[in-house]
Amino acid sequence: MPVVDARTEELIKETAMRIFFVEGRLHATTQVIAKEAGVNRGLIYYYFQSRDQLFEAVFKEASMVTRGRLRDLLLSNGKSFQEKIGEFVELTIDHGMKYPYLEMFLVTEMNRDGSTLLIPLEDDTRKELLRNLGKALNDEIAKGTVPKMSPEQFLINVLSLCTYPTLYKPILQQMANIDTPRYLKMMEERKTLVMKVLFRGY
Amino acid sequence: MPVVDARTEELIKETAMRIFFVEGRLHATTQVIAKEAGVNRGLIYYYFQSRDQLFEAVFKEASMVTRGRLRDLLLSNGKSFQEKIGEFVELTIDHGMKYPYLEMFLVTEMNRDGSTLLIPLEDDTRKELLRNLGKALNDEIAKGTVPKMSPEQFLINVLSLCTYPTLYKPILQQMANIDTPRYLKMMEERKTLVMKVLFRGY
Amino acid sequence: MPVVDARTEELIKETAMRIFFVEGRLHATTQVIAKEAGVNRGLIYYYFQSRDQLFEAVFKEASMVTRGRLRDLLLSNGKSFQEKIGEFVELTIDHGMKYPYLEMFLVTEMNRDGSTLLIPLEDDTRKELLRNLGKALNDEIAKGTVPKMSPEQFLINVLSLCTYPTLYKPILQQMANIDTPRYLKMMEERKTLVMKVLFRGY
Amino acid sequence: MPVVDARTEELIKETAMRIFFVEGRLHATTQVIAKEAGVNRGLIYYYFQSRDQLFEAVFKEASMVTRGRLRDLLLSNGKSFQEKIGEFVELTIDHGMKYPYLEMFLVTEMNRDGSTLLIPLEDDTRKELLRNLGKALNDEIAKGTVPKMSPEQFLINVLSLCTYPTLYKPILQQMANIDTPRYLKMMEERKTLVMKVLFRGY
DNA sequence: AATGAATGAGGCTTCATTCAT
DNA sequence: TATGAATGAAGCCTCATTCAT
Repeated sequence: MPVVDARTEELIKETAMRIFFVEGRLHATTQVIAKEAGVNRGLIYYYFQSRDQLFEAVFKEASMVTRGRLRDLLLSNGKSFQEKIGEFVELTIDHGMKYPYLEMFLVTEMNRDGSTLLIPLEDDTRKELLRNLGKALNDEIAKGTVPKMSPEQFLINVLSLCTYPTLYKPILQQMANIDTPRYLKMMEERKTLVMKVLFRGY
Repeated sequence: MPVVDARTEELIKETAMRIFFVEGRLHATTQVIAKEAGVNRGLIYYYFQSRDQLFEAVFKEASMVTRGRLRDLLLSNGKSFQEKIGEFVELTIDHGMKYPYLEMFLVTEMNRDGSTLLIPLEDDTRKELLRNLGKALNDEIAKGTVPKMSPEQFLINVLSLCTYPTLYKPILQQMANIDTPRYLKMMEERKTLVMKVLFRGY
Repeated sequence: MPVVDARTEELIKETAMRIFFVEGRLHATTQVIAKEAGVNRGLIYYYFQSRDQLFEAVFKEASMVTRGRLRDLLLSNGKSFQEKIGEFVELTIDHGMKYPYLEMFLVTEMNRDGSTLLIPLEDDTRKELLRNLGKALNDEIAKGTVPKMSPEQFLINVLSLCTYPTLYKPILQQMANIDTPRYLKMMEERKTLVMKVLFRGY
Repeated sequence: MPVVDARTEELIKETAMRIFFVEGRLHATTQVIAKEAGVNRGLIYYYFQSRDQLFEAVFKEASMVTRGRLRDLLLSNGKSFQEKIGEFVELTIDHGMKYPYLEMFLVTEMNRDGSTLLIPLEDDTRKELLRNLGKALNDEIAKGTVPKMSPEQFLINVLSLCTYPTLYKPILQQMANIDTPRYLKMMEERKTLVMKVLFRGY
């Protein structure tokens, strides 16, 4: 008997979100997704047309926050550079803890030919971001708080220090024999720590 | 033409290595691997029993260097801490450029239930490593070259600063509009840069 | 906009008629039929119980004219044999132009085991028709206007000369590079031409 | 246990040929085809990549004879027009009896958008054929053996008189209560009869 | 060693149909 | 009447794997 429920679409999306990006089962079958959502498999196609489109919908929803973040933050006014980066670090670590596998999918997907999921930044936006970043960065370099480096290298440092730990959570846990509560505590500590590594005298 | 040659096994392994860990096609079928190696598909099973075992063989071979590195380096004598880390950074960046997708697989694999590929370090070894690291790190902290942090956090910093860029090569290239030669140059620069970020006054 | 209208049933039937027998999309899904009719898919089942029964209803409606034609014409009085056949030819060609794919479905359907759509003529009717036809035909043969042949063969000739062109319209258009207006003109010409082929001296 | 047999591909093709074009089950599933051929379903994909390609292979093989026939015959020398048409009629009726459903598929297929199965005649070939036909036909018209008509109409007459009966075999059998042996006899008779209908005084 | 053929499990998707509202 | 949601039975296809030669 059909369970008529207007929230089914949302339920499927949330279940898929968890399976894909929280638990990292990127290759979960529609069968499995339907079962864990407690719905008929056909409904996935009813609402999303194909597995790929479900994946895309979920991915886009999970990415949206991240997409706007860099831009909003870096272009915002009234905050110092270090404040901006501090917020960015915090947001990125939190987001990474929420969806640990989103980054991994991003990496895999970027290497697929003809990927349509990742719409690149427009050239103008990208250039403006790097220009702004470069200016602020040079000030820091002049002050001696950051060693001399290009904006690109700085960006890599920020992202790697924030993203890597979520990606490698299981490995870290095993290597350092850390349980989940302690892992979460470490991640909280990292928010400040990363800033200290990035900016001398922070 | 049949490849009547004792090196067929090696040929398969090398081809798989390239496909899996250099080109990142972690889900390449046996069909494809056999074709690109120019051998019959059955031979994969003749030599490796299953796709999984081929994967494992290739993975182990590619990992072996890395596996021993941490241990060898950190336990070695006659080098200062910064020298040791410096070498480690160099090795890690080079290895990551050679097999960009090895790390990605590691991440994916670590999250599979019942993974048998990654044999954890023995408890004693792990503890000794962290103890040694901790001691040297505390000296640096005392000297003011490194902000106060646990050995685990320091390790995460080292690995993330070295590994992330190989994982995100395509994204970086697109975001910063970098071509391959420039990317390679940036990676070379990173070897020193990472040290400067890790150690103030490097 | 919902179509709140007692003519919904008729609308579905007309749309299906067009889709099935005018455009030849004999395998159109209920989805498509509903969409093109602008109604909800469930209504098809409300009015027709199943896709098959919709098809049957439409088929029967389209066939009805044809069904009675042979009988009415051949049993009618006050017309000569050639006049009767002439009218039959005209009706058949016109009907074929109206529903080009009705004939094709007939062919397909006849070969399905357990087809219930095509109710065979009663034996008595069939025999009487053939007897009447045979008598008139023999008169023509005696007059030398028709070569010696059985009534069955004559019937096949009539039907094939009238029906085939509608069935093969696209092929004819491509083979002979004929556009639709010219095709229609040719079909008009055929009405006389077929008679000339059937009856020498017509 | 695998039944290694070099003729499996041929077996599949022959079975499909029978199912599709002799028995008219144009929508038979790969399941059914495999079962009737006594092979594993996967083999269909091993040899033919997809159901469509199997269909195409079978269709092309069955069509090849027909494709060349019109051309070869009509362009051949040393035969009178009536002889040529006589042979063509004979070949067409025989071919139609062999693959009764080939014609039906052709009809269906011609109406599919983007059909790639039916490669149209080249324009030059088509024009030459019609020109040759027109010339010979005009001679016959002048002699009074054929009523005045265009080459296209003549072609339609030939094809319809030969093809229709195979298409309508089941209907004819039911309508006229004819069993198979008698049907075959009628088809044999038709070879001459069609010529008599086409050419007065044949 | 090497190969082409064969197998079977499972994945994605479509679609007629049913149901609650 | 009308609708959107839900169901389940197929159908197509891929792929790791096995086997006879």
